[in-house]
Amino acid sequence: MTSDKESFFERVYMVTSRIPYGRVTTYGAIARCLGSSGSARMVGWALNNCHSLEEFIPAHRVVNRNGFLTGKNHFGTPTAMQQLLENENISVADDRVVRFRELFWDPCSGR
DNA sequence: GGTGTGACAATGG
DNA sequence: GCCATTGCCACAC
Repeated sequence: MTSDKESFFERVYMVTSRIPYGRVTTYGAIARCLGSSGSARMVGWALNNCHSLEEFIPAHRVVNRNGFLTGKNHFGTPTAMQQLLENENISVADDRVVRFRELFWDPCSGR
């Protein structure tokens, strides 16, 4: 359909930026929503390029399927990601999102 | 055009 | 039940 020129990266940025406040999602969920359930790694890689984007991407709302802040290291400071999450009423303990299961937001359902 | 990578996920032992 | 390994797919060099 329209706008199929966008690369997977663009879609990842789009979905990630659509994550509602106070919610989190997983790389696999986004990848699966994009149709590439096996490319969960691509989602993280796309966010890696998010540093080159002019627009801010709430990548701190994206964690691995365990709810761990795996990519906190890529935020510049290992505490930036946790601080951002706590700033959104999301409790983070031991680099893990508390009640991650409840805060989980499906990019496909949240459309 | 081929190789390597990469912020994961799933399966096996 | 936990640790280790493979698979995966799209992008960058």
